[in-house]
Amino acid sequence: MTAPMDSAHVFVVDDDGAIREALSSLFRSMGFDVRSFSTAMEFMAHDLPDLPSCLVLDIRLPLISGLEFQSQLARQNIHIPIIFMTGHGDIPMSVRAMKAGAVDFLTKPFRDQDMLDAVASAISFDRSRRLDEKSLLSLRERYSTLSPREQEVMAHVTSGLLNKQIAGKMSLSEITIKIHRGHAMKKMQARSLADLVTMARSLGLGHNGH
Amino acid sequence: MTAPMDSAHVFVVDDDGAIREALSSLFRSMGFDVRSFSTAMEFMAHDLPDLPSCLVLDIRLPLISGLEFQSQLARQNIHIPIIFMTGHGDIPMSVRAMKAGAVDFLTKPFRDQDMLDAVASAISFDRSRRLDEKSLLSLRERYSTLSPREQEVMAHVTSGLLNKQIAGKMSLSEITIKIHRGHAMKKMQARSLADLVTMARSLGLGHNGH
DNA sequence: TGTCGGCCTATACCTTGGTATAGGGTTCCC
DNA sequence: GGGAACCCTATACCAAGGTATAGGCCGACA
Repeated sequence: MTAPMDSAHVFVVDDDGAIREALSSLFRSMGFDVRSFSTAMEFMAHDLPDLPSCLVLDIRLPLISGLEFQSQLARQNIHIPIIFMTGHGDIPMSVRAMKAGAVDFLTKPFRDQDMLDAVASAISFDRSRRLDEKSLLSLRERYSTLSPREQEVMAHVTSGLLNKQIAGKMSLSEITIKIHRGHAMKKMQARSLADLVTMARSLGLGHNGH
Repeated sequence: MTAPMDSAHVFVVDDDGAIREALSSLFRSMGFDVRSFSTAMEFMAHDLPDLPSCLVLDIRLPLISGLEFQSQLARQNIHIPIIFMTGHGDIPMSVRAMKAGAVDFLTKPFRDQDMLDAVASAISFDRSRRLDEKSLLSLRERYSTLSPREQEVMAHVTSGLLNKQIAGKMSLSEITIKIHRGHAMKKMQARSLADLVTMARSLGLGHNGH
């Protein structure tokens, strides 16, 4: 529909130079920044930008299969969304790829528009994943500045205990809890208890179930 | 690995009687409750039990394709997990099915173990989806008993505003807010503000972003 | 008509939360 | 030894939350 509003990268890995050329010019014409490689190794040697991006990958690669490469990236916690292409793939291959989180799996020859749709969807997915990850990271950053006691108090506070109950549980005086609690609020930059509770949930603290 | 601990249903839809027979006995031998049908219509005429279940579906069915049936179920908000089987499928078919949320897509002939693995995973997925849905439903149930004012106050409270700020926003007195707030807590069965905040987030109320 | 529920307000009283100020202690490190 | 960070406590004071009691207004419904 609309052109990408900010810079986004598309990485192409295919051992066929003609395909690399064709895809590069297709993507560039849509305003994407493109880098292409003939092997997975070359791609890995390249630094990934801190921008929405995706990987367009031939399933049959030199030395390593696309599927193996996909799980290798997963093991290294590299979350770039992947679009597979294949000339001679089969159904189990495509199913395995999709189960492992691939965005799409296109058979050659494919229509340019199908590829562009897949890339647009992958980029948009990556954009929101990056936003989520960034905010979670900053949350963890702040949380890590809490002293052990402050973390402990924060967990109890956000699970709904009163200061005096926390004091009982930790065998401390209530005033001490108030101090830790205040510090936790400041360090987490929470402007209300509701805020702190939401942060705790995002961090995976506390309980579940109503 | 382990047998299903509580009763779970597997629905088989295939126009080939021999396959229905074979799958039925396979699933029954694993302790599942099985119902089989030769058409999608027959399956739809059957009441779905309030139990973990899944649907094993041939992609080629009389009158309607498995893929169409899948999207028909989605449109009707029927969320039973689907495992597709096919004798003559192709990759685009499998990709479309997986994108639409299918659990697996097996090509005939398949190994019994592959089918059993898929069913086990589908049942386990459905079990946890049902738990989530049940608790969300009970939450919505309670929320719907709140008067409009109470809902409004709950939204403001769980977004972190003070009673006096809410009073200002709603042009009411602070004591009125306290009353509504207390009612909201009681009706939602929240035992703490932290609880109420968590409920509000599950209900999709309030803001986002730290 | 009466009654019920939702809605709004007020007074009064108590609990809880939050912070400033001022101590005390420890350990670790320069 | 001095400083820094963490930890614990206390007094005092004020702000905010919570509830009981009591009352008035309105619209729906039997």
